[in-house]
Amino acid sequence: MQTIEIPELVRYNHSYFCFFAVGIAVRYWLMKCEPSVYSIDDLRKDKSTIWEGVRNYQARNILRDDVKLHDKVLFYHSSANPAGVAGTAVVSRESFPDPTAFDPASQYYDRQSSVYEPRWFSIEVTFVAKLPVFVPLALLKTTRGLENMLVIKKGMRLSVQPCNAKEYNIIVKLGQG
DNA sequence: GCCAACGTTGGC
DNA sequence: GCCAACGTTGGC
Repeated sequence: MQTIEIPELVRYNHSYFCFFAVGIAVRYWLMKCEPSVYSIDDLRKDKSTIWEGVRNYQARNILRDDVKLHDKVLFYHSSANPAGVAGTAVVSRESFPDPTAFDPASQYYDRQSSVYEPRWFSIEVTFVAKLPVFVPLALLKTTRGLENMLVIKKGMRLSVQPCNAKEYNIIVKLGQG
C-alpha cells in the first residue's frame, strides 16, 4: 500500500485543512497491554514489536482496517497497579496476519485461522518515549478534555481504542509532569 | 435467533 | 483475589 505523507498539511491548525485531511491524516490510538506480559520498558528495549495475540473481533477489525502507518499510539498499562498510560509509540507496519495464530506452540494459537484465510491481524509499533511521569487512569478520569475517552468509560474493555490529537497531547503533557 | 452458561478482561 | 461487565459459544 502506498503511503501519503502530509506533515505540512497537518501542521496547519485550520478547520479547512483539518477537514480536507480527514482520511489521510495521522490517527491516534490507545493500546492496552498488561505490563506483566509486555511493558513500555520492554518496548524501549526492543525498539519495535509486533502487536500480537488480539483475539477480539472489534479490536481485530480496527487493527486490520483502521490502524495506519505513522499513526500515534498511547501505550496503556492495563491490569496494573495502577493502570494508566506509560508511554508513546508509532505504527511502523500496517496490518498483516497475526503469526501467533498459526503457531501451535503459541498461547494465541487458533487452528481456525489459516494462512489462506487469516482470522487475526497484527500491526507493528515502534517505541517513541516513556512518559517521565506515569499517567494513571484516575487522573485521566478527572482531567478536563478527556471526558470522551473510551478508556475511562465503565465496562470498556476494547484493547485498541481510537482517540484524537487533543486527547493525545493532553496526556503527553500530563506525562511531562 | 434466543439466551444461558461459560470464559475473559480489567479495575480495585 | 474479587467480581462486574462484556464477549463468545452452543443447545434448542
